[in-house]
Parts: sequence; structure tokens; C-alpha cells
Amino acid sequence: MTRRFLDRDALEVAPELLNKLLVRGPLVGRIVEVEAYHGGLDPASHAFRGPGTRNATMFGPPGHLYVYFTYGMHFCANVVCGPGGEASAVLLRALAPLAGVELMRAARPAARRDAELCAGPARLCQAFGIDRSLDGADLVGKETEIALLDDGTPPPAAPANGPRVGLSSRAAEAVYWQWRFAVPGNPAVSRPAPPGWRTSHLVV
DNA sequence: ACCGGGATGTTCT
DNA sequence: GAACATCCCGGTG
Repeated sequence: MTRRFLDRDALEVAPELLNKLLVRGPLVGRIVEVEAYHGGLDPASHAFRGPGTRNATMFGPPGHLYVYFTYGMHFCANVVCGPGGEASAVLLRALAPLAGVELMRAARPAARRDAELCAGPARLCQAFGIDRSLDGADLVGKETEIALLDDGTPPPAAPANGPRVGLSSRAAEAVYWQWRFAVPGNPAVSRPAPPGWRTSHLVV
């Protein structure tokens, strides 16, 4: 996975990140659900009100991991996209576990099925041990602690898409922007399709 | 199955 | 003080 691939607006990158791999040591997951967050024009984005201490990574170069802490106990992870300085990013919402499943089970005893191990933005961080210390980590360099890889599996030709999850009314109309993308029918997607969720019958 | 509440700390108003 | 890109558990049907 190259920095150039990520150096585009998150809305463009997001559906193409589907079916790519997140790798950390023995842990491997296939990305099956993401959300795009714009830099300046998206009231739901952490970048909307400009750079600060929490979101500094978003304003850095593309290809790094933006990790934030929320609800007093959870971490969520984003892939910083481009163009550089605009602070767009893609939230990783769900992965299908591919390797290191035993370790993930140990990290997430609450998961009842393997498909639940990484089915949610905070759950996948638990499974992969992602915390504040990985904020800013390079995903595309050599010998990185955590990496984004392409195993040749193409993204779905017709990704499912619908509104983003968990946005308050403060985000107003952004609540309705259809910026969540998923691999259609994958059991590891974080939640069932809400009304307004579009799934093409042209499933790959 | 679906729903409601509590946990818990950082950031912003 | 309130909000928060969430999750888990225990209630009820």
C-alpha cells in the first residue's frame, strides 16, 4: 500500500480501502467497513474546528494512523488521507479476522463469535491492541509496527453504503451523508443495514 | 430478539 | 458542565 494511494480525499479512498489488510505482527484483518471524514467541510470530522492537540496527526502527511480516545474507555483508528494538510481521514469500522485469531480472542473475551472480534471501531482497536501510543504510526513505511497491505483482493465493485454511525445532531446534515462503506453481506460488518443503506445486487 | 442504562476520561463550550 | 465517530450487560418479550 503506497502513500500515493492514500494521498487523495478520504471520500475517494474509503471504498477502495475495502478488502485491504491491516497487519500488526501476527494479527491480520481484512477491512470490511469504513467511514470517510473530510477535513474542512465536514462538521462531523475531528478536523472541522482546526488543528489541536488531539487531532494533530490528521493534519500531518497521509499514510499515518490517527488514534483517538473516546467515551472514557475506547480507542478508534483512522487512516490519514490527503491531500496533505486537508486532514481528511478514513475511520476503520470493522475487519474480518484472518490471522492471530487466538490472540484476538484473548484480547476480547466478550466476543461470542470470531466475526465479532473486530466488528466495530473500538472493538478492532481492542483486538489489535491499538491505543494512544500508535497515534501517528506510519502505515506504509518499511518495518512499521502496524501496516496497511494489499494482498491483491480487489475492493467490491459495488460496495454497500449508507449514513455514518453515531453522529449527533450537532453534525446536522452530515448525519445523512452516505459516507459509510462496507463489503456487502460480510458477517464482520459492525451493524445491520439501517434504512437508507444501499446494497447493489452486483455483489462481488 | 430488542432496548435501556452505565462505565469512564478527554476535549470543547 | 456537556458531549463524545462506543461497548457490554442485564432486563424484558
